Amino acid sequence: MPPPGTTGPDRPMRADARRNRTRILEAAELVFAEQGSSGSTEEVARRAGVAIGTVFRHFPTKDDLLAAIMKNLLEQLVAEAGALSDSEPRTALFTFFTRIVEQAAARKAVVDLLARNGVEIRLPELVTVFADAVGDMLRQAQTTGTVDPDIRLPEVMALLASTSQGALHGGWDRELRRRVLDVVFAGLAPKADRPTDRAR
Amino acid sequence: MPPPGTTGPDRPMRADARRNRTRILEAAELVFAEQGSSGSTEEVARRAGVAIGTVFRHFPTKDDLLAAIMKNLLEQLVAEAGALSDSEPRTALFTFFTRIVEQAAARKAVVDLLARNGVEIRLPELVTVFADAVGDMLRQAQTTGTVDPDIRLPEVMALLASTSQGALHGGWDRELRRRVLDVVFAGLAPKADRPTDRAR
Amino acid sequence: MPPPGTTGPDRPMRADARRNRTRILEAAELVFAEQGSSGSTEEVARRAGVAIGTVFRHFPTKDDLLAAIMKNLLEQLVAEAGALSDSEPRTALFTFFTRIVEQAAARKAVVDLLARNGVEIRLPELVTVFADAVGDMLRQAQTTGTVDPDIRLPEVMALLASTSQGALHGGWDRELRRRVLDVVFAGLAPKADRPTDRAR
Amino acid sequence: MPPPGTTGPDRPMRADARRNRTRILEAAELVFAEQGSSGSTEEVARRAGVAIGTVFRHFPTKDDLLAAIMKNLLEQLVAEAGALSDSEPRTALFTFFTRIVEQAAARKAVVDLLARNGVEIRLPELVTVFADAVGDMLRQAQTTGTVDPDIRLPEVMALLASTSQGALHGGWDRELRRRVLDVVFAGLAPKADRPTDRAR
DNA sequence: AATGAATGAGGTTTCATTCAT
DNA sequence: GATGAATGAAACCTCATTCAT
Repeated sequence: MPPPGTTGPDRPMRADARRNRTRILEAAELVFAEQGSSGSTEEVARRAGVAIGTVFRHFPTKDDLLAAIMKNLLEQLVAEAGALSDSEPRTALFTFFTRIVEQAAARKAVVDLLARNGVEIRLPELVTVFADAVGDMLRQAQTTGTVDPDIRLPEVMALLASTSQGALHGGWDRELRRRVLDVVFAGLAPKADRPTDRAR
Repeated sequence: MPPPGTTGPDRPMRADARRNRTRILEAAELVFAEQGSSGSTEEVARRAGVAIGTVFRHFPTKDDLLAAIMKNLLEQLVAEAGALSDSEPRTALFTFFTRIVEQAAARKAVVDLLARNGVEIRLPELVTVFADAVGDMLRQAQTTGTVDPDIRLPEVMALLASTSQGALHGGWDRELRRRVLDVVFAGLAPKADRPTDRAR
Repeated sequence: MPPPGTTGPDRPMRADARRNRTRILEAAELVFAEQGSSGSTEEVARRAGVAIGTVFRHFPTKDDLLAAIMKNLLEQLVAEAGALSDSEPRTALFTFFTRIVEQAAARKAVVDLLARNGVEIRLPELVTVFADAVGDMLRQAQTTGTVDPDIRLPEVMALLASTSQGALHGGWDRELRRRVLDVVFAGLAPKADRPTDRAR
Repeated sequence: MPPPGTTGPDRPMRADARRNRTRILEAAELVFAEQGSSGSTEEVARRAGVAIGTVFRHFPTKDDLLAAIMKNLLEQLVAEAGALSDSEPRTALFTFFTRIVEQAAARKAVVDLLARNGVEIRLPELVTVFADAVGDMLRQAQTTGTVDPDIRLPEVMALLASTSQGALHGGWDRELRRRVLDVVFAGLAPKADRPTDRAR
């Protein structure tokens, strides 16, 4: 967000440029969804209807392109997380979790990147924002007694990433997704819910 | 005519050939561990200290090489599974699960393949054998009341693959691994009578 | 939006691209002439003074390159055939035949391909056009009594291909070419009235 | 042919060695017949049932192998030529010519080599012997008035090679072969056979 | 002599990236 | 800013030939 009143030297981006940027991102999401992160930059350009040079003007590196896609995805997810927290606070976390895993199959290579080191250490802010959103839902769920208070964010994030990946590459069907998530959610549930004494 | 009892009909593979095969596999495991399954065959050859042609004599295709590594790994795992079932039947499944996830970090791209479609339709027998071994442990764990009887093999396999992948690409440290697995194991525990006997 | 009347919808190919395409074709003709159709694409690139990638941008496959060369040749030949039919209708066939055989020595691997199956099922239209042109000349020659009416196009084409190949790979000198063609032309002459008019 | 009584130092070749040599040649003839002269040496070894090293012990170079095959063929042809001259002197040349062209289809890459420069300048003696045999038949045919006296050996050899090549690569069927050879033989026939006056 | 493993140059092809137009 | 041709470093793979066994 540029400081207001400073729009001078770095132009706000021409209309066509912005339009191209968008089309490239859309095309890239498609291509990488289909072919994994090894899809070619040329293919992205072709589908976006621009020349290869234009892709590189907007994203100097293939990794930049991948990072941008991920940024997009994360932003959407954060938005969804916010909406959920407002409407169904108790199970917001579980609903969100489920939704991500279900969508994984449709966003192939993006989730792929999420878990990898492909997009090196960049956009950490974004990831933080996302983690914060999930953290909020976690806290809420613990407050309302839906999740055990001992659970911490890192393992939730880790499980989220793992199961997304799994659903993605493993091609889990509806039922398997359900059964896997049942296990995970049961594991997150308060220990109090369970009979009682946890020997040792 | 060779002296009887000296050389069988299907020659057992020359000493240097066997040595090279081993070195190539070791090198490949390293290379793919570091660079993912996109590491180059040339690099493998270089590290193995052989010429590129030698790699291709042993593994006519890059995929053959990847498949061989995976075969190796699965064989080891099956062996470990067998040993575990004998020595500590109650918690064999959990111990095994834990071990795999822990080792994942050290065997990068192999686990990578396990979850992917990289090595296409090959070594399905091996995978079956592996799944069977896990299935045995699951049944055992359910018999002894360590795992809920409603749990079925597919979700166990799915969770195994997911968490291995996660540990691998996410770079989980010792503690995170512990916490994630605690959640999973809690989720697998019997619902009615969970507290009773969770080994240790 | 380009000024109207300046750049048509399907751009006419950039100057450097056209230049390179030409140079590649020329280089390829040379290389394949010298080394047969097994000459390497790299060598073609080197002689054309372009990078290897440029060759593949213009001709995605080695076969495409070979096909392009052949297309070039056939087009020239068809043009020549047309011109000949107009100017010296009686002996157009013989003159054309002679010319092809003579040039064969200079266009090595192209003629090579003509007779082979190398360039698989491509440019069949071109070949048809060529055969048609020869067919026209044959009919003309038969009408004017230069060639026996029993002769049919297939054997003419076959003899054309054979002798071109022969001249090419056998390295026939001027005189040998003359003597071989004399035999062939004598064989094509009318049986009843052969002596009448054998041009020259 | 070693001078008699000199068999000492260079051993006469062990029985198995001779057997292998033969099998390699047979295999090579098959392989090169099917795949052209680009068939691989390994394939030859495989079909001969020997190891690759054995092939190279007998023929230090791929070209040596090709040359040996050609030598074989030429020897056969010379023998056939001799037999023919004895039995049907008038048309020995035409019969021989026809036979070669017909067999071409079955001896692919060998004829291929015959016309090419592949097997560099080697086995020239053999070729000479072969040419001599054809020369004998030509002279005979001219003596008996079957071939025009102006015809010389070079063009006969050239036509022989060309049409063999043509039949080989062009895949001529029985009829086309017949029609082409009819033209050639007509072209070789005595000019006297034809009406008479060669006006102009 | 035979074996077959090893070599390594070379072949075709892909693709991220640069740069003239 | 956009275009798309050019670049050139790999990548995977083949195969004639050498050499230890």
